[in-house]
Amino acid sequence: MVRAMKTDSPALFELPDPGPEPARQTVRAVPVLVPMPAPGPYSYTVPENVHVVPGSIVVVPLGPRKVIGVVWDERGEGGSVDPKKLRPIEHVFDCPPLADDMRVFLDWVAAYTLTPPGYVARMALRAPTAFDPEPMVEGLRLVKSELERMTPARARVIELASDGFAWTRLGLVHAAGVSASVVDGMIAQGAFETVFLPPPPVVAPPDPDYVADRLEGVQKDAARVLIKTVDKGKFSVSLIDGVTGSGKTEVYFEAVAEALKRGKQVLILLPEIALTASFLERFQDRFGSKPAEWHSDLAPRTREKVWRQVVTGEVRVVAGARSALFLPFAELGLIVVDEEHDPAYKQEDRVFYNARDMAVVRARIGDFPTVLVSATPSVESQVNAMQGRYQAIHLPTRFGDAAMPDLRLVDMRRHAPARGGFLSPLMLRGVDATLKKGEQSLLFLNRRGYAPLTLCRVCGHRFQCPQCSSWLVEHRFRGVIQCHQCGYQEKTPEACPECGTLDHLVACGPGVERIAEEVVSHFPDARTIVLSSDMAGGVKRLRLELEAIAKGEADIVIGTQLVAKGHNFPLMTLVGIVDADLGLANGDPRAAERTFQLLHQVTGRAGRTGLKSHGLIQTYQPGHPVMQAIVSGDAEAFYDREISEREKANLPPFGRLASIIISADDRHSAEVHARALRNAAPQAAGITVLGPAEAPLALVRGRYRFRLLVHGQRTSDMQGFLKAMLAAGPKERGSLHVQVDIDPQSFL
DNA sequence: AGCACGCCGACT
DNA sequence: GTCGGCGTGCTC
Repeated sequence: MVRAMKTDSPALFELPDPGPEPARQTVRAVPVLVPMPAPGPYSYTVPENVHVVPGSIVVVPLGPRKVIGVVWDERGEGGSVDPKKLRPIEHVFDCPPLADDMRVFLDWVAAYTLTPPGYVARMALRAPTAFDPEPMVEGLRLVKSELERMTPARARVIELASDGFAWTRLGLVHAAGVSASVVDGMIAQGAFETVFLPPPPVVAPPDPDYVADRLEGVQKDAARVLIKTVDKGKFSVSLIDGVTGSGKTEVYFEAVAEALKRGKQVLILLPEIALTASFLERFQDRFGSKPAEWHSDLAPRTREKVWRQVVTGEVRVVAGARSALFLPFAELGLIVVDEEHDPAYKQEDRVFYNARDMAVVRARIGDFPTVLVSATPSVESQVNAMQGRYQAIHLPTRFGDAAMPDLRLVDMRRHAPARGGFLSPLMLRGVDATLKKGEQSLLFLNRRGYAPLTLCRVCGHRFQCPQCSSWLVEHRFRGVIQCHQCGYQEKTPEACPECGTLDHLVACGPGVERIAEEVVSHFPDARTIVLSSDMAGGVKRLRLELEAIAKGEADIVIGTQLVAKGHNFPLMTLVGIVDADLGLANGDPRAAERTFQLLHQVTGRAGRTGLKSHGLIQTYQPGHPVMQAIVSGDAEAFYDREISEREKANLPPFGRLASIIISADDRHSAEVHARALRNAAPQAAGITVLGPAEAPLALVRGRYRFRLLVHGQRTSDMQGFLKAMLAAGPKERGSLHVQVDIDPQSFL
């Protein structure tokens, strides 16, 4: 045996002499992740002449059916499966394998969220027939311009097609403005040869230099910092924190341009609702073409094309909702998370994750930069910026002539509304003045329907959901009472189901519909509209209404949460918050933060043009830090205070917050689990269960849910604890879900 | 997650 | 006498 005398790698000394290559008798078996809740991949044999590598997308038999799986990485111990059980891989798709980074990422997410890896992998494969190449498109190339019967229509076609390029049949028909039969006739006479063209791209490639250098001042400085960061091409997280209207989007577009110039693909994550036509247009204004879109209601064909072209690298920029994070990019080099504080980034079924956090993880694994963007960053991100883990980029002022609205608190104890009403005289006066100026008012109340609770004045019966424990919300426009947790609904009864008394049902508290009623009674001649997600006519109607409002076709808009996002109403000069306290008392450790973010966003809807604008905020707690921060505009003070409070109470991001979600058909079974887990928790050191007062057992879409607040220094400890606790809990398959909801940057 | 197997109630 | 409910268990 010859020993190496000199080597860079000490490990070489330890390698035994391999000897002559042994004849490969054993059939090769590889691990394959399959879409089921197994703790790891299954093994399959690889038939002769079949080539697979880790990441290959395959079809394998699983029990009686065929499923799509991904060849995974060879594991250390090697599963001890009976070799007789092994079945062969059935088919390998003609598709680039999932990149190493992607596999590491999927494994990481599975471990972090305590989800079976097969489920996580399935999220990356959500494009059923995209795994084989798109079929070639049939094209026509002109080979003979002399035809026996020449007509003006034929001449036009020939003129176009004699450019030497191949045309699609329909393309030629449209461009020449002739009927299809003209082209068909020419085909029959042998004017064209058929050629096969690569399928057209879903979007034209973006041009990073399409428009350059429109930025000025602070924006330009911020863009310069970002460009430098992207140019380094290394992992980093930047947090752009800029008020509404400060040009954040234009600034991060420069980072996108830089990544494109470096030959990288870019992912822009947006909360689903912010993926609007206006965003796509802004992108097009900067890059000359639209980004590819990715969200839940893409047409299946488009979805497949986008998936395929992302994996082949043909699509360079994707703007997508949270699920876009699991697209298998070929060469991803930048992720932007816009509205990074938005709770819509949390997925709370099947795989529980926060796309903002997972974006940071994906960037870490792929070693490329991430940019988080928000006017009101999450406390987690703010802390990371303060501690220097994130690069902070601050855009303090509005761009151009847009001024911040003049905000004022309305102390409801002193300016009480009329009996039976919810709008203070000050608010009504504000609306009146705005009406007289011919400008628009927005009244915001984050509660759908007419009234959140209905009761019988005679016997005190309260309408409760028969499926869960929450109150039924009256929707007077639709004539139903509905559960906002599970969707249960019935016709609004006229008589009390308990005592049978007619006409003695009384609505308690306001919803947007009730506010509309009050507004109409005060301003019968104003054009009033209610906007809420349950609006008749769906998303299409909603979009039309939003456009109409922007054009000034309404005087008073009464809306829920959805008016807070994205849309610009140039004539909106009064924003009234009907109940600023709503949501402060619900026991969510993030209640104050959420309220601050929401109020900031809603009041930011006003005054985006040069018009002088106002905000009136109705509250019973004018001294509350959130109210103070909103009126003073001093966000920094709010964050400072919130951060120190959180630190004291060991709340996120200082404590480690986890939700355990328990689902069972019957309430009793769920309660048994809940109790068992709650009792088990305090036995381990450093674990606190938030009591019912702070985080009550709640029913969310038929699932019992409660939260554990886990105090610990290292996430891995917490992970281990949760795993052990789940294993020790009462066995009931598939009924427990764990959402680990912590700041991943703290342990990268 | 699917899907089959298996064991008890109301039907052509 | 069968069709069909969903409880239990397995899938390399």
